[in-house]
Amino acid sequence: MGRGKIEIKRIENANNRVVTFSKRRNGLVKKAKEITVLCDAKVALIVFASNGKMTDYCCPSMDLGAMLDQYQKLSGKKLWDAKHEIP
Amino acid sequence: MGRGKIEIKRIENANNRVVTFSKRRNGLVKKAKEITVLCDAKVALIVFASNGKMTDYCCPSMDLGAMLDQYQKLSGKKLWDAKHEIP
DNA sequence: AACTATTTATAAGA
DNA sequence: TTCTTATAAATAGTT
Repeated sequence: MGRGKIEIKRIENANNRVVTFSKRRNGLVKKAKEITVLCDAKVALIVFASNGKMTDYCCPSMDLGAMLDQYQKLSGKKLWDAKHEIP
Repeated sequence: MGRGKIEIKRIENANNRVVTFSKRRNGLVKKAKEITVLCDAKVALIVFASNGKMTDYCCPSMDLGAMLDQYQKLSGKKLWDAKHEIP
């Protein structure tokens, strides 16, 4: 990519890290949307920047809650329990 | 990409759709892993193929449950409620 | 599953 | 931060 190959390791310079995050987050969401349309896939994506700011994408055909129900069924992992009921 | 530009619309041929799904799902997961490492990002990704088969990725620094708790806080959307407590 | 011609993504620079 | 551009990476069509 760009001018010269890069290693996949933490970008130490904070400004470069933020700029790269912004570009790659946009690219990731774009790819998620594309595979959704091209392949009838269901995709959910949540991204938190190191500053805590969130970006998310969920395919139009299934809401995130339904995706997670399905995730639990297929993975056998439980994502929530009674503790979540008390805010 | 490849030999000629494509339109982003559903791939009608089922075989081509499956092949493209496989390639792009791999690419999407790779990009998710890269932004995690490069930018200290937290990423969760769930993908269902049209046949129902699931692929998922979650960054090592935060589990999916914690990501979803944070998602709810930041988005104000509630992903689950009491109905999930009764299997 | 491997191969390439192209397109696309993007790192660095302006 | 928005735009440009050289180059790496992804991938569509092919074998």
